[in-house]
Amino acid sequence: MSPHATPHPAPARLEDNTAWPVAIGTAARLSQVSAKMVRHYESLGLLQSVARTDSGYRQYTQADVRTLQFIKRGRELGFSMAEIAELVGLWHNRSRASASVKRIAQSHVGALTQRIEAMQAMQRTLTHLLEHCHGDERPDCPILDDLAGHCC
Amino acid sequence: MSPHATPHPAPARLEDNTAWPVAIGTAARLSQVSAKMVRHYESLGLLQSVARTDSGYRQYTQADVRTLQFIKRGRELGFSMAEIAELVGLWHNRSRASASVKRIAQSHVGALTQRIEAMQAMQRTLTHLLEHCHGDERPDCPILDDLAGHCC
DNA sequence: CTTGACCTTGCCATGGTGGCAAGGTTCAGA
DNA sequence: TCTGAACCTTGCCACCATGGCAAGGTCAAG
Repeated sequence: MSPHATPHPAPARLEDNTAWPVAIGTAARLSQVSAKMVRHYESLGLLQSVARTDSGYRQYTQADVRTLQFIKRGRELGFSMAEIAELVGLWHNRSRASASVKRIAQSHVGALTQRIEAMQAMQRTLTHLLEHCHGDERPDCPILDDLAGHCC
Repeated sequence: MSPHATPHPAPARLEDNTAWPVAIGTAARLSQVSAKMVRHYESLGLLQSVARTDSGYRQYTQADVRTLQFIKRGRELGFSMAEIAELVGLWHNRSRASASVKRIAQSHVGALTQRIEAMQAMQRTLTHLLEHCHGDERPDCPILDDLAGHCC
């Protein structure tokens, strides 16, 4: 749009010369989580007691940003928000048992396996149908035939 | 719950002695699509011009039920509603080109492949971490370490 | 006529994310 | 000191496919 290249000094590498605490935009950049989601995670109770300035701006500590990075990594590994909430709780609990973490992760791996297998089954069926579809301008098509007549 | 075994005569095998047209509950049973979803698909335009009785009850023809079965099969193969809308259109279009159908299916297979690969990557990482987590009452845990420290 | 199974519409919820709007704050530069 | 840009706030709507609930109308069998 306008000819200003970088409105902000840089993507702000972590805990460099950052002046803590920071506002939500900086926390978002540091954690690679959108400001919207940062607020959302707070509303879910994943960040306790976010401080505010007199004018109501949220203030994030280095610990808050690390929690956001933890959440982001959890999302990247496919954990649900409920699972991440549990994991954050365990992470902050010094007397946790690693067995609790392992149980959550194992259950997630099981769920992933099920979803992967379901999608692979779809893929096998579709691939098979695709092999038999000539894919030209003629109207006859085994894919439509399957969709139309599979069960009756 | 209550001691009545089958409130309805039976799962009503298809186009047996069915008296057409049928009400939504029967159409739902015949197509294995919930009545709620039958109405929803109509609102999306997938069933054109569903007839009504004087009292406002929807009336489904055999063709409608076949369309519902088509939709259900499409969902089972993982197509989105938008894709199914396209496929239904092609199905009802006698001058279609099978190439159009093939293109949709190929694109869907590609999307499935991507999602499967993403989930397999998660699974690989988690499986690797799980192998190194002793999973007992001690608090140290490589899974939490990964979540906490992966990026900094 | 009553009862129960059925139908209608409409609203709310899920989960995780994005977008927009209307308004307040902060800071730098003119 | 004023102004404008960039930032922050809250709140609402949207997605997608589905389920649930509520309040009310309809129909058929007893």
